[in-house]
Parts: sequence; C-alpha cells; structure tokens
Amino acid sequence: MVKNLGYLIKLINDTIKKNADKNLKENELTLSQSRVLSFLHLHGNETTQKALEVDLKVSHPTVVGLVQRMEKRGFLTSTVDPKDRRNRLLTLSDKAIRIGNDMDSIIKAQEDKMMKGLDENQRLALLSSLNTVLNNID
Amino acid sequence: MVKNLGYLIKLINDTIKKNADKNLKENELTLSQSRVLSFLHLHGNETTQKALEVDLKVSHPTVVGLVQRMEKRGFLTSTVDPKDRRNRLLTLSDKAIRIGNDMDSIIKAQEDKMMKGLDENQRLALLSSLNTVLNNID
DNA sequence: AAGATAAATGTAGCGCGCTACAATTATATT
DNA sequence: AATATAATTGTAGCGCGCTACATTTATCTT
Repeated sequence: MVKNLGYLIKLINDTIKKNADKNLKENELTLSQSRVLSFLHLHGNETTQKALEVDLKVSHPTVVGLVQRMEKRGFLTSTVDPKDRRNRLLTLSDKAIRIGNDMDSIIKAQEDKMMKGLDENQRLALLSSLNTVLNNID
Repeated sequence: MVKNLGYLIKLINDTIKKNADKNLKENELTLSQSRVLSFLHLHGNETTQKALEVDLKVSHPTVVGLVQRMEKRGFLTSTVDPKDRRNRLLTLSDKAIRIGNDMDSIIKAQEDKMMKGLDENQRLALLSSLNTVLNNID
C-alpha cells in the first residue's frame, strides 16, 4: 500500500505508459501519439497545432515534437494554413484514420482494466477526487 | 471535469512535476532527485544503487542517470563496494543531508495542498482506490 | 502607413522514463 | 578448476515533458 499520493500517481502513470507503449508498438505508435490521433479523430481528422496544444495541455514545443515524429511515420500531414499563415493545419492520413477507428474501444478496455474491483460509486468518487486534486494544484 | 482516468492521472503527474521542479530549482534539484535524497535520508544516508532501483521502481539505466547527475552536482558520492565489487555504494553529501532535513515537511505540505477539500474518508478512499488501480495494471 | 504588440510556430538543450546490448564480478554447476 | 549462470552496473539511443530564446505572420495603435 503506497501512501504518498504524488508518488502513487507517478507509479501509476509510469506503468500505464509502459504497458500502453508496449501494446501500441505494433502500430509504431506511442501513448502520447495515440492521444493526438484520438483528438484528431474526434475533430473530423483535421485541426490546428494550437488546438492540439490546448487540448492536450502540453507546451507548444512538445506538440511540435509529437507532430514531427508522427508526420515522419506517415500518420498525418502538416501544412501552413493559407488563411492565417501562422497556423499549421494537421490532417490525419488514411492509415491513421483506420487505426483511429479501433482506438476508442482500446482506450475503453484499458479504463475498465484499471478500475476492476471498484464499484460504480467508487469509480465516480475516484474521478471526482482526482479532479479536485488537479484543481488544487494548477 | 476530466473523465478519462489514465489521462487525468497524466495531467496530475505532469502538473506535480512542473510545480515541484520549479520550487526545487533554488536547490538545483529535481523532483526525482528529491526522491533519491529522501530515500537515502531514510536509510542512514547510505545505500546501494540496486536498492535505490528497487525502491524507486525504475529501470537501472534511469538510476544510473539520476546518480550521475546528482554526483556531478555534489549531492552524493558513488563508490565501488569493496565487499562485492558489482555493487555501488551511494553516500549523501553534507549539503544533501542538510536539505534532506527539510524535505519531509515540504513533501507533507504538498500532500496537504493536493488533498485540500477532501475529508479524511475521501482521502483514505482515494489512496485505497489508486492502490487498487496500480495493482490492476502491474 | 509605420511601429508596437500579440499569436503561432520553431530550435536548442535539458531531465527522466524506457529498451536493447555490453561488460564486470560473484556464484553455481560440473 | 573450468565453465556456465546470475547479478549489478554501464552505454547508446529514443520519446516526451519542460524552459528559454528566436522567427514569422497578423493585428492593433498611433
């Protein structure tokens, strides 16, 4: 029983990442990249780099790195927005769209696995308390 | 309200790390390094690299990196164990010991800040549920 | 219209996770 | 005693967070 909340969250995060990266390896994807893919998939397969940054709540250099690696591997294309040349438009490739169709169910299965042994009330309480924690610190 | 548990945990973890690294910067420490320091402090200021690896639950190359950076900055010294030359003995420096004395209260204050607004039962339930989650995935 | 400000992106460089491969030392086996 | 196995540490290289600094384009101010 780990009693330090911050450390416990770190352990869970590291473990989720390790497991997910292992499972996603066959698609040459990482967990963070799968989140990019999911977001694009939910937004008509096209969005701006800035919107991605806001949604993922990461810094812009982090997004640049993600996008560049995903473009190199053929998951998306990145073009300058002709209407506002400061923006970059990201578009999912067909290959990525096909993967994206399965992604939602994979994520749902992962969530279920994590919460196994917790009843509905406990699951809601867990999510609620964690949202409180997040609000407390940022 | 973030409803995806895995993503929520990632957000909390990133935020904890960002805040902690900012606060620890004056001591030229990072959050992960402060955990090394705490562990050593709780173990008579001396341990082996392997024990650290087990306690922190990270891979051995990660520990090597942490130790090398901390040694470079004068927080500890690393020597070959004469009794078993495979082992490395890590010893906290005086400077690190002085910082370590304050570390426990800093960590406790952080925990309190995170759990603000949760009553005792909710705190226990949160820790308990998160331990369940951790057991479910590793 | 010119100059200042804001917004979006990019680059450099770091820390800390990881896996895969290698080297050294101790222990077990035969 | 020689060889095989196990344990510990090290190195190389990658992904993804971050901050700090720079660049480009759009917008606002005067």
